Amino acid sequence: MHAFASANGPAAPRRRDGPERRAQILATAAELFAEYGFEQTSMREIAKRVNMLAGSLYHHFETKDDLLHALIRDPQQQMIRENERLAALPVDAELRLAATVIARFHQFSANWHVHVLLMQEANFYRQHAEFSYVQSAKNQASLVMTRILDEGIAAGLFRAEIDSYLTNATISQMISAAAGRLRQGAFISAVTGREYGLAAVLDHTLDCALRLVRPAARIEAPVRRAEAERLVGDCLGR
Amino acid sequence: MHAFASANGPAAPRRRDGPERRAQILATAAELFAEYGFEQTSMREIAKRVNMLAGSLYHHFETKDDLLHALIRDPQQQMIRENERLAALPVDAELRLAATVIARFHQFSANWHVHVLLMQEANFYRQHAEFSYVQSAKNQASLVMTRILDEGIAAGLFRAEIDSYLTNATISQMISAAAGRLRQGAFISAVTGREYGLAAVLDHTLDCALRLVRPAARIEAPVRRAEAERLVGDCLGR
DNA sequence: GTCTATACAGTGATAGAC
DNA sequence: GTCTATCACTGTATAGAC
Repeated sequence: MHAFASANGPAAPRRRDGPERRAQILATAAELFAEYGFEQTSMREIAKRVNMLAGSLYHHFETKDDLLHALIRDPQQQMIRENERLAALPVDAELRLAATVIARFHQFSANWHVHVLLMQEANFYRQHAEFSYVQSAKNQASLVMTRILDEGIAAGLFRAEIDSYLTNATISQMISAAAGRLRQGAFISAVTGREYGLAAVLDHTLDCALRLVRPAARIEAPVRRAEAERLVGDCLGR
Repeated sequence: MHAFASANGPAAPRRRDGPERRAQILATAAELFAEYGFEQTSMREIAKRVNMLAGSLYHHFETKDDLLHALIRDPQQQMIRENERLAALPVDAELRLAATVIARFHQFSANWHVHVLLMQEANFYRQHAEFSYVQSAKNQASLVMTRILDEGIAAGLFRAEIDSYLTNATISQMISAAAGRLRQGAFISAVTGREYGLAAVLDHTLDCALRLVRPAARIEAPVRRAEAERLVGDCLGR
């Protein structure tokens, strides 16, 4: 009944050690935070899901806020860097805009919970100075996209009348909202019951974004999605 | 020093009575809920702002949830009814779509805090069965707008290729987001510092909405905002 | 690295005096 | 209609045994 491990070599660990435990806690926390909100999720609940007691979490993270920082800080920074790399590509503004939209969806589907957390806890970040970097990063992302829009206008690719700031706000919102609706990787109409996958939603979002910026003459031009996809893949190395 | 009120007639009330007190509590609660979130706002905090103690609130409202119900239930119902009235007007679908967008902004600016509450506490409503009517009402609103879109497509006013459900989701989100950014009745760009008033944001949103649905041939047609405004004014009696 | 036990502040809600 | 006082509970976080 009781099989013993061989005497040499490390014994099977009764309590999981090191970084993998930390990662497990982070993943669980991300899930709960995204589902119930940061402040509505208790340390006790997180602990229960990873089979430990609340007090033990404090061996891995100093405070609850720390846990949140650890979840969002790096992914958001990486997102900004990727956006900047795409914005600097030597292709026309429309292709860079398309690549940005696509990249955002990739980032989202690769790290679903964290990105939900970034958008839906905006109130919390605004009220806690230690999280002000979240808003700074969002402003930075706005700046990058605003510049793409302005360059597109200057090049005659986008309508001259658009207000790049309002348009950026609208498009960014559109992306976040569309991605946010993809809760379990799909999005089910509450009215018709029909289901929309990531590809369909991305397609629709991309189409909408271009429709907002294109001049009448180019409104029905092809979307060049495949080219933009390839650009994203090459530039971000995937 | 001590002036007495005349013996007849009601004495000056030392503690404010009746419905006005209730209204004051509701207004204060709406403000705090919108600013800090429903669950992050304590009954003690609400009480402090209206100069009473937490226990006394329970003379006016049975529970904290009750307070929230009292805030959102009627305004949301009214919003739906207004949307339905507008959708039934005997004018073309595009004008009805424009009127819907405009009405939504009116509703929002007339009752700022409540509408913020309706959009930003979606997680909470989803998790508490007693608030399921919030989602039902949103679905109802979706249905109304989806029908406008479908009728516009059938009439050849809108593009035949649009998916009315996804497009409705996008436009609704656009309206909510735009209105939500108008926190203090205006919206200040974090990048350029430039300020946008309600009129400018409404203008932009309306333009975007029409741009998403119009076929290429009518993409630059005039927006008929004045006509839509008048329609809203007449239909909703303002 | 995890557990036990606990400190301490804050929560929604109630009972009864005034 | 409001206040005082309090209950039962949950929250984050800590100290020290194992």
